[in-house]
Amino acid sequence: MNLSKTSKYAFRVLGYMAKDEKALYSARQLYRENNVPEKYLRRLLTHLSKFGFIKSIQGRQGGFTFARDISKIFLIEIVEAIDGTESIRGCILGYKKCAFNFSCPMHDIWEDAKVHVINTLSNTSLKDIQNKMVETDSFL
Amino acid sequence: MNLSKTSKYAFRVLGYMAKDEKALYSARQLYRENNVPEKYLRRLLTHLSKFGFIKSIQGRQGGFTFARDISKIFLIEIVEAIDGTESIRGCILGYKKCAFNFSCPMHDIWEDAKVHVINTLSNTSLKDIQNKMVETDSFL
DNA sequence: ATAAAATGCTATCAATTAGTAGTATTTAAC
DNA sequence: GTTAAATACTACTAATTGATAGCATTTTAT
Repeated sequence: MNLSKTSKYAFRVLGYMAKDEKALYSARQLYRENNVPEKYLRRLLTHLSKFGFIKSIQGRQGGFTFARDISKIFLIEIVEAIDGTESIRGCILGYKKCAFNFSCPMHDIWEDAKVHVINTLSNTSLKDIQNKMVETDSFL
Repeated sequence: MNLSKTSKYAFRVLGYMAKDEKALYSARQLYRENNVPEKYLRRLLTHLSKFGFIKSIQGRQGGFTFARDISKIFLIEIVEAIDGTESIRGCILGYKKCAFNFSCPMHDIWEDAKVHVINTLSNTSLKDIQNKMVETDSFL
């Protein structure tokens, strides 16, 4: 059960972009408004482009905009693209084969909570959080 | 939502020890049976002693045994001792003040899943997983 | 007493993840 | 065509986390 800082950054930025889903955002606006280090975000944005969540428009007046319908971009896709599938779905004890051939001692107890998390992330799209954005300064 | 590798190691070892809750285990037996690097586990064991989960008995014929009733050692205590309280309870976007003065855009959607995880970890003691242990080799 | 078998401590190394710097490339305005 | 404003790329640095090494200390068996 792991959510890297990078995934958190992605959530912040994509959530922010979802507010106006058709708009074109410059990297500058995105790192300023979401408290993500500039260069780190720039790299993350090109990754998110390669993953197909957003697309970049180069050159003067360029920026980033969604590449797909945001009602079809689910949070779990974002985490899995960045942190890998094991990060969320993996065994709580870190055993590779757990739930495949065998179950670890904590498997049953953990399964239920894990499924709940996976379902939440799988059923929530960027569209679902579209109108929940607040002033980001509030969170500093 | 974070569970470090170290916490996973702690779960493995404490879960293993719970099988025979009154027994005295040597570090040697513990790292062999639970696939945790020797030196790393030794350090972890002294941490777990300082946290009060287990106690160490020094000298020849020494080892580790539980310091408290295992029906009162809940999984969440273990994670929080090792990874800190924010690791599980923190904001999904990583904002410090979220849920204090303000809520982040994903707060509501995430809250439910998070509470589920926290409840599972808070309500599960080492006693609860006592008889679920299997051969550890199975997970390699 | 001494040796053996255990834990304790501290410093260091390695791997992973997060963050930065600098330059190249693309495109539109003029 | 030149400049300005944007993204793209690559190599490097820093911070965190995981792992190791080596020696010190404690206690029991002999």
